[in-house]
Amino acid sequence: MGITKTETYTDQTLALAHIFKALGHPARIAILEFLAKQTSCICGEIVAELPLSQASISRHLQELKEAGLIKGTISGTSVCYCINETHFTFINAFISQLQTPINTSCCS
Amino acid sequence: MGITKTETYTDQTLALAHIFKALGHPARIAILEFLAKQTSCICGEIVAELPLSQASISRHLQELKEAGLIKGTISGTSVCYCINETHFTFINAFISQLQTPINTSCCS
DNA sequence: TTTATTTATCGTAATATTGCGATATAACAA
DNA sequence: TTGTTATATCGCAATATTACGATAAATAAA
Repeated sequence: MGITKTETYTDQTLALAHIFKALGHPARIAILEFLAKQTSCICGEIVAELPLSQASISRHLQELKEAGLIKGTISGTSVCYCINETHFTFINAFISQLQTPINTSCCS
Repeated sequence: MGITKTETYTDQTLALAHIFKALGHPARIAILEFLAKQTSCICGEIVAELPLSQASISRHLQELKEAGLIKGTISGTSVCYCINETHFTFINAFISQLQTPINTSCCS
């Protein structure tokens, strides 16, 4: 007891949740998997690959972009989307923190 | 072109999205951060720490548990929740895959 | 037994997400 | 200019999530 109720979440907590939320949809995971394969980065190719309409893919791309997970470069009439690695060290640090239990007295 | 539209998402894609979705809420990140600190693993302490009702925390705990991110052990009238590291190697493998671009011809 | 404590579940209202057709925008081609 | 291609956005319907009070269930204490 005696634990003070946190007024609200910390900026780091909110930032992590925001990134993970963007990763929390199969279409968006599939887009990142496709981009990681480096076969193509063109928006239209992603639309051709995934079982969703062009409008829906565009929305998912905007969400990934807004979360900072991809970046888009206009190339003529096309747009090239590529993975933005900026946030991954942040995610890795969080996961490492969860993976290093100090105390193993419970849930043996 | 010529890329065949994937009938549906792969099991791995769905599994990753499921895990990330469970991580995509600040309350659930805060729960994991609290558990990582190892100060306590008791459900009631988590309720005292976070700015949500007991019912809401319980729902978030069930969601984390269902995604395999935590495990609960009944201890008298209390329940001890601890981080389950099982899935983290899976997540790390995915992130590593995204962090190793083969081709850097676009989005310079 | 009764009572208190702890956690889970139900029911419901408010909000957010998702998907898609239609349309807008922007760049290139003719 | 007009037409074509590629992508983004709007508007809406369907669905999912979130939060919370009330209540149930389960254990411990008296």
